[in-house]
Order: sequence, then C-alpha cells, then structure tokens
Amino acid sequence: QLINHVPSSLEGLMPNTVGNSTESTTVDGINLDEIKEFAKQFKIRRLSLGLTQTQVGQALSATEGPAYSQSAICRFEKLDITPKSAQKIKPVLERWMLEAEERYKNGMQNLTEFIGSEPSKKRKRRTSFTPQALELLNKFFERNTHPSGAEMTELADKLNYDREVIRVWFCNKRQALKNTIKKLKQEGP
Amino acid sequence: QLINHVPSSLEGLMPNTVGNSTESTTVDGINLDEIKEFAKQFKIRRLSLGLTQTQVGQALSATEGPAYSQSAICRFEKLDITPKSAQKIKPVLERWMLEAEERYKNGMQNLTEFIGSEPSKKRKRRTSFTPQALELLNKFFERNTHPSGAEMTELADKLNYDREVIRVWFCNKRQALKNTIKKLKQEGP
DNA sequence: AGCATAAATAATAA
DNA sequence: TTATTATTTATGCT
Repeated sequence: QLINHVPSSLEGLMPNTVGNSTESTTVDGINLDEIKEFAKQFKIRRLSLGLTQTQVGQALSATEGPAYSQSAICRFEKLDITPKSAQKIKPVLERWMLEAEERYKNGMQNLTEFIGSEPSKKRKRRTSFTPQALELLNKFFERNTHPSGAEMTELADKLNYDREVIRVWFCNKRQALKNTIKKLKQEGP
Repeated sequence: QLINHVPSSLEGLMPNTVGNSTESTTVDGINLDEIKEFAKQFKIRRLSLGLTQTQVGQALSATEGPAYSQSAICRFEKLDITPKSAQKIKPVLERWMLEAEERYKNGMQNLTEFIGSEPSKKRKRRTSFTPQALELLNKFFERNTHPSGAEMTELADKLNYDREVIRVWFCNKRQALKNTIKKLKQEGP
C-alpha cells in the first residue's frame, strides 16, 4: 500500500535498482516515478537550503494552506505513505519550496523571515555537569531509568539545572545503556 | 584565526552576507573563498549520497592516506579550523568524494563496499593513566615542562608506560597550559 | 496525520 | 581525538 517498501533512510537517495518493473509506475492514475523523483529532489533541495524537516513543517504551519508536521515531511521524503497522500502533499511542498528558494536567492534574511518565528535559533551551549550532580543522577538512574515528570522537575530543582537538560540527560543515558548491552551481546555467543 | 567566526550550523550553507569585504579572501596565500565554497558543496554532496560525517570519517580511515574522525569532518564543514588545516584536508576530501560519487553512479553496492570495509588501520587505544602516575607526571611538569629524552625514558620506565605515550602526555599538557593562560589573559584587563 | 520518544547524527567540552 | 551533550530524523501508537 505504501509507495516505498524498504524503510532504509538512504533508499530514497539511491539510484533505482535494476529490478524495478515498469508495471507499477502508476497506481490509481498516479505517476509513482514522478513522485519518487520529486521526493528525492525535495530532500536535496531542502538540505541545500540548510533546512531541517522541523523547520519546513513549522513554516508550513505558519503560511496559508495545509499544515504538516515534521513527521509528515519525514514520511513524505521516505515515501512511507500511500500514493494518494503523496499526491495530495506534493503540490503543497512544491509551491512552498519554490518560494523558499526564491527568498534564499535574495539573501538569508528573506529566507529566515519566511521560515518563521524562531529561525536563527542558536544552538544551546553544551552543559557540563558537576561530579556531584552526575553522582546523584547516576544513583537515580540505577533505580529508575524513566523518571516521571515530577521526579525530573525535582532533580532539576535540587541540582539547579534546567529541567530540559535533565530530561535529555536521561534520554542519552538510556541510549548509552542500550549500546553497552548490545556490545556485550555481540561479544557473547 | 579560524575561518568562520559564526558557529551556527546553517551559516555554511547560507549565501554570503553582503558585508564581506574582498580584502580577507586570501590568508597566507590560501584562497578562503574557494575553501568556503568547497566546504559548502562538500556537505551537500555528502548529503546527496546519503552519507553521515561518521561514515565519511570511517571510510577515510579505511582507505589510504590521512585519516579523519567524525569531529574533523564536522569542523571542516563548519570551517571551524585554521586556513592551514583546511588547506591540508581539502584535497583529501575532494579526492575521496570524487571516488565515492563515481561508485554511487555504478550502484549502491559499489558505494557501500567503499564505505563499509573494516578499518585496516587500527587506532591506538587511548591510554588511561593511574592516579599515581598522573601525580608523578604533574609533579615533574610543575618543575620542568620540557623534559629531556633521557628524563622521559626514565619516567616511562619508572611508570611502566610506553615512552611515546609519555612524550605525548607532555605535548598535550603544554598545550593545555597554553590554553589556560590564554583564557586567564582574556578575562583580565 | 500528529504526538511522544527512540534512534541516529551532529556539535562541542575535555 | 574522544567522550558526551544537543539536535534532527524516524517510528509506534492512537
């Protein structure tokens, strides 16, 4: 039912495999090849403008016409959607991208204006945790890897860090734990 | 000293601002504009192939010639490096990218082969010094930041580390001292 | 199709 | 450079 069967993130950018039969290029009167090509180019054009999926999604919400979330952009680029959906989104993205590129030519100012409310959001400085903070966080993590919202707020207050910073710390910590486990499994039989 | 002053991740992809004077396009006989343009295009070419900075770094380690880490690729793309460094890395990346694109044309198989081969050149494991060793090294460093060859050999033997490891430790330590002094001077008058 | 968040990737402190 | 934090992308659930 979905256009692309293989969920690899690279697939969309890779040359078409030889085995593609020409039978399936149209479904319900929709030209799939054309959509595939557009999706591939859309991603490259987006990256050329230095935009993230999130930014495109937010910009679409800010302008007139249908709004789409980051997830929707992601799914469109990967064509992890039905032909009918793709057909519906394509003209919206096409129109939007043309205007974005137009503004880009006239300088970054124009583009960032178009993109939206918080365009040049500067990356947050990397936090460095004190050994004392890390000790407490690690101790908590050993007992509970998924603290509740209230618990995170409490930790943030007690340690005097931003709550968001604490949240991200737990995200990353869980990932690190996962990786460790994966490695151990690879070594074992 | 670094090529790009603004650390925003988008900066490298944005059109040059109007205010750029033409005076600063060359430094030490190095054409900065050319490097800036190359870095910008390199990122787009990398993304068009669907490659990550990590993959490029690993692939470079696997092939002949100089090896660079993901961080090095990141810094090159952002031009968060000196003109001299950029000048040195540029031809390596250029040559590598041309081959990657060539293989891409011949199908994904060829590209993944090029990317994925196991690194032949294994990097030396990072040494971890015992607290006791560090104490002795630091004590020595306080008196003399440039030990003679004989002194280094003696230290290496006494602490049971590779002589090269000791030599590098002093290099890094001097570097760290330099940075500390620079920072203190900036803070003061 | 959006929300929440896991996974992947980029950026940066050490 | 490596280790770790921050951001972006992808996906399970509804």
